[in-house]
Order: sequence, then C-alpha cells, then structure tokens
Amino acid sequence: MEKKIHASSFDEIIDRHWPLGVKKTRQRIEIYRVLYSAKEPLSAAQIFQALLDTKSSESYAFSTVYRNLLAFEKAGILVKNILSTEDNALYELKNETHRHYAVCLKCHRKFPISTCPLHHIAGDIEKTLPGFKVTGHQLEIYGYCPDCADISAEPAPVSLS
Amino acid sequence: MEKKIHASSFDEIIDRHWPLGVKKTRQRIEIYRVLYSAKEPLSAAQIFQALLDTKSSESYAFSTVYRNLLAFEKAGILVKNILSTEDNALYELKNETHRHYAVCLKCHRKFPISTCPLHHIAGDIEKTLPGFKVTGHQLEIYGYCPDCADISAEPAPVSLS
DNA sequence: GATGCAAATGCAAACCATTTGCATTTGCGG
DNA sequence: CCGCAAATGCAAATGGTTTGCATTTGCATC
Repeated sequence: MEKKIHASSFDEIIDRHWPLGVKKTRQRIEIYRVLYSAKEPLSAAQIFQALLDTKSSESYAFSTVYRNLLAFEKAGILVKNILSTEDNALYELKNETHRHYAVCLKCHRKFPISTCPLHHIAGDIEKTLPGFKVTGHQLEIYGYCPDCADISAEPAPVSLS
Repeated sequence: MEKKIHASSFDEIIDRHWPLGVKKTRQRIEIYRVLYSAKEPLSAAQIFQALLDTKSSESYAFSTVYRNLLAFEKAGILVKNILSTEDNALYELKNETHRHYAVCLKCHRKFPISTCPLHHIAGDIEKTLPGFKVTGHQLEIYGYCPDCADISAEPAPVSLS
C-alpha cells in the first residue's frame, strides 16, 4: 500500500486482521487490542479489567466483553479454551502460530510449548474413525513448573491422565 | 451379611479398586457403580439421574455426588474433564486404559481414539521447559462424526485450533 | 454386639461465571 | 445528514457447582 512513512502500527494491524462482516466499534477495537498485546490466554474478567485500566474514562459492560468474544470466535479469529485447572474460560487470538501450553498446577502459569502432535494422531483417527472430519483440537500438559516443583510440599496432586 | 458361594462380581471389583482411606458408604458405592458401567465420561447430572433410576427408593443429594466425585479425584481413581463443547464437567474412572476422545461438535458424542501422543511431546517439553515436571495431560479432537458430517448444513463451525 | 466420634449426607441457600431482556446508543450504508 | 439494524449498558436471570449446618452413618474401640 502506498501508505507508510511510518504510519501507525496498531491501526494497520487492526485493518489487516479485522474480520469481514464484523462491525468496528470502540469496544471491539479495545478488546482486540487487549487480546493482541496479551502474552497468554486471558479470562473475560482479565480482559474487562484491562479495559478499565487503560481507558478508565470510557464505559464498558461485562456483557459486551462476552458478546464480543463470542463474535470474534464466530468470526474465526479467536479461540476459547477451558482448562481443568481454571474455573473460567480463557481467550486467545488465533492469528499467529498455533500453540499449546504446559500449565502449572500450583501457580497456574501457562508455558507455551512448541510442538503440536496433531499430525501424529491424524492418521490414526482416519483409521479408527473413518468419516470423522477433524476441524480442531485442544491439548494441555499439566504438571509443576520449575519454580513450584522444588517446593516439595505439593498439595494433593490430583494427577490427571 | 454372609458371603456368596459364587462370590459376586461387582463386590470383588469394588474391593479390588477401592481407594485406601476412603470410607465406603452406600452413596459412594452406587456412584462408583454408575461410573464403572458407563461407556463414556458422564456429567454430574447424568450420574445423579442414574442413581435415581436404579435405586429410586433411596435418597441421594446432588451435593453428595459432587463431593464424592471430588473425593474420588483426590484419591486418584477418577478424572475430571472440561470440554469446550460442554457447559459442564465430565467424569470418568481412571483405572482402565488411558484414553482420549474425538468429540462431535454437532451431536456431542465422544468417540475414543486409541493413540496418545504424549510420548511425542515429552521429549520436546524436556528441552523447551527444563525442570517442568509433567504429571498429566488432556487432549480432545473436535470435528464432525460420520453421521453429522453428511448433513452439510453445519451451523457456524466455530473452528478451534 | 454396643458406643462414640469424626466423617459423610441431605437440604437449602450461596456462589459466580456467563447469558439474556430491554431500552438506549452507535456504526455505517444510502 | 438520516435511518435502521446491530451493538451497548445495565440489571436481572440462569445454571452448574459449592457450602453451611443439622442429622445420620461408617467404623474403630471397648
């Protein structure tokens, strides 16, 4: 595009990624901004809080956050995760590289892992479930992160798997 | 009561699998029985209903089901799953072989798949997150089962991944 | 067997993330 | 600049899960 002397970074990003058929509102843009700058999946509450923090002068409703997360999900630019360790859903933009996380059962931090094992199972599914059309998947690894593994006083591991 | 000659199958199973330190109550045994005879992960509501169906003469409280599912989980004989497609948790006994499921986004049926890809990633995690102690994992495949894939009128796929 | 006490149960109310109804505002095509 | 469908804010509803408390029950002990 002819643009660009240095041209605004975020507006361009928005323009490049904004899903077709989704109306651009102030609230949606801010929610997108929060998600975009997040380093890990966020809960609706975290997103709502972030909105208040950065633009405390403007108003936001919790329901708007939920409705727009759903809109983003339907538009295909967002993934909703539900982890066994959390009692609420986590949301993450989908544009960039596909990732899974290792979740610490103690501190609840999420560490991205680089590999995705879908290829390894795809063939098997073809065989075991002929006709099943795979559209997505979810994987989490549970355990204890280096920081929490040391302190051996682990409270009732509740080992999954 | 006096033992049988033919020694009942289920009592033996119970005895063999019952976790140490968990008090045996009528309700817990019945909950175990329901889980044991289930062919797929069940919700708390399904378990509760099954209790009423089989032993309608006796009383059961919803809270007892939840409390005992938690007790079983802590005792390490049960896994709690939260799928993105369901709005409630699903529970499954852990004794038998470790399994994952392919979940149909339309009819919500769960089809067990035979492979578990953990081995494939274990090495990678060692490398990427040295010191992370893996204790478990969760994986689901989403898509459309043969029955639902045919009927092409798929409502808003909401593709995960 | 009978007894006692901690643990388990039933019931109802509390919780809390998420959803929904409705009146008002806003984006955006004409 | 207008008009209307779509989006928002607010508050109330929803629904799965948890919790407080009085009562019952498993089980170890006598």
